[in-house]
Amino acid sequence: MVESNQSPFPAHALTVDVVLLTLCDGELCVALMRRDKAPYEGAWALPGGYIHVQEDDSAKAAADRVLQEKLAVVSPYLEEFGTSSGPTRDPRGWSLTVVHFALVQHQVLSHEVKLFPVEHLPALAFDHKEIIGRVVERVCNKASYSSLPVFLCGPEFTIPELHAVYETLLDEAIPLASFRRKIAELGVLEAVPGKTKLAGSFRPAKLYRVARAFQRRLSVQSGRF
Amino acid sequence: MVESNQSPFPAHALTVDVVLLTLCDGELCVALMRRDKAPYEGAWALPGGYIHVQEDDSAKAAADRVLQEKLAVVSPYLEEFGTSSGPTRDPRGWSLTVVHFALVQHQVLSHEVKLFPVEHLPALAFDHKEIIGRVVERVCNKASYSSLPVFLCGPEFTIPELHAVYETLLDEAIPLASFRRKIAELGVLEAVPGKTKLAGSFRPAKLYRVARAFQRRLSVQSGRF
DNA sequence: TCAATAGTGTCTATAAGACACTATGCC
DNA sequence: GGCATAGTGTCTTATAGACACTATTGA
Repeated sequence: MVESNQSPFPAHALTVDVVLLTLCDGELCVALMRRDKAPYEGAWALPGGYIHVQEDDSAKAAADRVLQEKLAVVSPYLEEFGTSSGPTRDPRGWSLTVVHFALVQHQVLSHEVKLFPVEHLPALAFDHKEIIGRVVERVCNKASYSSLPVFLCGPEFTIPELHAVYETLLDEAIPLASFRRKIAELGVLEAVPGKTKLAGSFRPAKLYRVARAFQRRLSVQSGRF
Repeated sequence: MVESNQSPFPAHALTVDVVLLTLCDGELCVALMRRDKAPYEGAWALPGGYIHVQEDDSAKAAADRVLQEKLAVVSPYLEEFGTSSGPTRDPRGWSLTVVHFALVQHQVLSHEVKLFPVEHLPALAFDHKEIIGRVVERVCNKASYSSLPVFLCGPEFTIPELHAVYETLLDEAIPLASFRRKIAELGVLEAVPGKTKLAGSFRPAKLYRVARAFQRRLSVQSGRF
């Protein structure tokens, strides 16, 4: 941050975008909205907007505000992904967007929002298709060494449910017995005493939740368990 | 990126900062420069500067320009770390900086630059101390599952040298025999035919380099091997 | 009792750590 | 040949996959 001889407030746009991911019917989906203004009026786009320097205490706070205002979602997990910037990604001129991603349980969203499987995206505004691709790659990758996927489940979930989430993200079969062992030895999850979930005419599965000691670490840290 | 009713060019600063890391005498060090202007005139700070929308094709390009102009370094590895933003980190008002990190072999730098061990930093301008702490944590963490540390060595290096780099970053003893096995089975490194490095009056070590097939993947991808 | 999935225990295969052993340079 | 470090081979231990077995529910 050593200054140059540059004007301190050059002509550029500074925005945030949010890639909200959730699982519907075993598919990873992203929340998109139709743009109501030019450029790309009517096209599908990531929810986002300008950073409001009067009210946003950080880029992440701006992303949180966008989540609440546009998607009516309070996400248990919101992480900065990185930026996308340059002179051509927005036809109006040089722009930089700070991309965030949120992981939520499948839920009813604002009626202006639609979920699309990440494998079948419509035409998108700006460079949003590329951004989504990069975010999905990162999230799937993180699944292989972190407990991030628990945020795609609700606050309580069964081991077979969580197992299915991991298999979807990693796109490979994971031995269920090994998965249970791993979960048990990591100690991040704890059984909810006495609670089970019945899914058919067969033995119900125990419900689990993130152990108290790990709750803060998981949502604050971006690290591994 | 759906617009709000906000002015498109509000009063904020948009900068890049570069955390250049290298190893000197077995210690991880960061390159710092003295600020020549207010605020924090005379204080140590990360090399950085405003993004020049006329010439910088992206935030990363701006970081690369800063590396070349201020540090006279062409780094083999430059990665975006993330952003730091808010109304208070710069006394002049709301600012956002896109932080990058570069990993280089120990080398002679511009005489305005000084290397400080990351464990013994001087007082720093802005929130640079916190930024360095977060970057160092990420880089050390990445060492545990990626080949990133090879960039702290030169283009050719011995296995014992690389081993020492990993031990420094991870701050723990790594069995050398296991380390060799791992290197061998990953296949990322190849011996430079016939070349060895003599370090004393004892058997010289073979020199290795990143195998051609991995060179692009390592410098482009931020992933694991 | 059967169907269907939840959950456990055990055997096997693979990979990592421990460590002894050999190799090779200079003196 | 001795010293110091480079590099290899082998034994042991920890961990993951395979898979059989038991558990529990509704019908």
